[in-house]
Amino acid sequence: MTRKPTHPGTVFLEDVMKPLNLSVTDTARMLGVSRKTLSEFVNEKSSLSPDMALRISKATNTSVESWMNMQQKLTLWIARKHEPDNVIPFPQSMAQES
Amino acid sequence: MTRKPTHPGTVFLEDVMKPLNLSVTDTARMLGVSRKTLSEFVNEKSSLSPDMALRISKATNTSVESWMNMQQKLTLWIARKHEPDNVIPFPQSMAQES
DNA sequence: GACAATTGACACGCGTTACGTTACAGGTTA
DNA sequence: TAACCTGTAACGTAACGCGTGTCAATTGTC
Repeated sequence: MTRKPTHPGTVFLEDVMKPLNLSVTDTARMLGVSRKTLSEFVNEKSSLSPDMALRISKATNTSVESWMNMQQKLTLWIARKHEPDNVIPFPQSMAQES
Repeated sequence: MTRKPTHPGTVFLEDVMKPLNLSVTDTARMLGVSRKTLSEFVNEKSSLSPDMALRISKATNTSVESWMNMQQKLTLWIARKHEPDNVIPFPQSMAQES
């Protein structure tokens, strides 16, 4: 993967809040979080916490996993920037777990 | 989901370290982390960090995602225990995003 | 039985992060 | 002008991952 995955906060802002004409203030109230917390989230200043994912899921009736996956992809993309280079491969490989 | 998902550290211990007869000490060295960090991980005292996932992925030649997903399922399972109850549903639903 | 390696756990410290409250300045709109 | 929305800085709190150092208990091997 070469392109940076979209931040879940941006998706939430563009695909949920804007279409529904919801303000940050009102949305924060409905989600049960502070205005600051939501503002930082939709402005990509913080990542999607499991708690926030649960709230968004409840409010929008969408799957928590879909939101969590967005964050995971982004988290992984960022983590790969500092890939550990001091890892010694194990003698043999192993089976893949789900 | 009702049953608690298996901790990725346990999977790593059972399915990777034990079959290869690797000690915590040696494995920690090969992964490039401290013995404490690995010990806590395989004993379910800490969760799988993105960095650790990358290391395990490199060492075992498995996908990072598979390890991250294990943690995500567990994280979500735990988070659901304290489900937010003060969430007000939005007026309408929305489309599902990948 | 004795010695060396391994292990789980704990204390301490460090850096990061999500979150709440409060407050302020700038923008928009009625 | 007044009312509202917005981003953000400041401050404090609670977690969490990680490293180093240390210690007692366990395991394994001669």
